[in-house]
Amino acid sequence: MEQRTYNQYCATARTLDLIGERWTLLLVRELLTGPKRFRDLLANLPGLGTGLLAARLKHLEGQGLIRRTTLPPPARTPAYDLTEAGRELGPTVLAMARWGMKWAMDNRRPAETFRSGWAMLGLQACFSPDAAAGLRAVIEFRIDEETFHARVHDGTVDMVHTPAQAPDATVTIDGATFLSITEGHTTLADALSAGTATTVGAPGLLRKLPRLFRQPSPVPRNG
Amino acid sequence: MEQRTYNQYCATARTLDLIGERWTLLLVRELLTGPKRFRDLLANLPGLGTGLLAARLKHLEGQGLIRRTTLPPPARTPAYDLTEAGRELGPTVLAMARWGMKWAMDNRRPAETFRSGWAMLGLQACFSPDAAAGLRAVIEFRIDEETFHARVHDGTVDMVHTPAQAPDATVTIDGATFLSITEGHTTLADALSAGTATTVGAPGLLRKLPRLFRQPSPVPRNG
DNA sequence: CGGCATCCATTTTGATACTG
DNA sequence: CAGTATCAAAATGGATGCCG
Repeated sequence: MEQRTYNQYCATARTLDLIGERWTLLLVRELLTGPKRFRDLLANLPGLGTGLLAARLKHLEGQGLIRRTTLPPPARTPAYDLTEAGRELGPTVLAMARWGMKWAMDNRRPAETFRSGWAMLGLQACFSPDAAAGLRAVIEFRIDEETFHARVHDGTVDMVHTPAQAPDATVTIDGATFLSITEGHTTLADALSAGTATTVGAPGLLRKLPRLFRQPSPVPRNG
Repeated sequence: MEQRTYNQYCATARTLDLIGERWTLLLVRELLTGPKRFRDLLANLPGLGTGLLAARLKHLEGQGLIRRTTLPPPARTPAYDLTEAGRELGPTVLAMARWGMKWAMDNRRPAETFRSGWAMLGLQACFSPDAAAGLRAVIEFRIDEETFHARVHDGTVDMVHTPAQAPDATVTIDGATFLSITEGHTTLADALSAGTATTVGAPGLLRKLPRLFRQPSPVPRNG
């Protein structure tokens, strides 16, 4: 059961030895927005079985990329969280997300699942540091039952899968509309007019949103 | 024979559907410094068989990430090159390289192979745009039989596996010394004193080198 | 709920032999 | 040299069943 390795003294190959197996980087993606429980991971990774998930978690824990924790009260239930090393895989995952948004996001296929969290990470991936220079704000997003918040500070952004304590603005959208926006079939502005989305908070901040998160126009491959 | 997919409407998952299979990203790594022939790819990817290499190349070509070309005269031999979409995977590979340099490059294991090209890509990964602001220069590196050159311009760098036409500086190192520098056992300065490395060209530019490519101090995982 | 263990069908891989 | 063809070993996935 010795683990497979590329046996290359190369930073990229060494990294792939650790996170290159199937499902591993998607597991990291799930944890980038905060600790998750076993069953939530399972629910967001359709096709992954309990056995393989347990194996991957154990491997990543052994390599020091994740850590078993207990959720704070009142939950008090076991969960998995990224270590500092694991969290620093964020730039790698976001680089992939940026590439994918540009080159791989053609029309959604019917069999494909969708989770709002994935799109929130996509939002983080198209964050524009320039447009956020000097800005400090917390923006909450509510999509159906899921609540996220983005912390913008010093030209960077964090995306967390929890409610904010004191958001400067809150965006509320129903799931179907959010998917439609993600697919590019409609826009936030249209959804606001139609009443399927609502915003609360500083108007100046809300007006900046489209510039803070500037979606790239997809380029078809095979050209 | 339909290809395996995560079936997620998510930019990261879609990207992994395309480049997440074993060897694929290392193949991209090889091509990032310029077109390569079948046998050279094979030689730099020990453990990969001809069949799998052919399959990967075909898949990537079908997905529009690489392209079959013919090397310019006098070579005139078939080779593989990245398309624009493929080349834009550079940031993803370099993000992994940066992570690996910090978190995964402990002592070289005896079984591990080493290629100077991998370390040259590592050099590119720790390029500092700030230190290169306003600088425009071409630096050639000669390690044993291999010649690379870095083109620095507008705070960016390109690394190419060919000689430069008119380098502003040239660094010549023998392979063993270069490996030793990569491992951190010695430094370029020491190698210059010892005579195992030599430099030619603008002294001002050569003095800037350590700042242009600033290696991160590795942090042990499992802490 | 949060896992681990087991069995089995299917894919993927790695290594080698072979061909134009 | 640039691949194809072939086959054995390993990884994956899906289903279950078990235990604390």
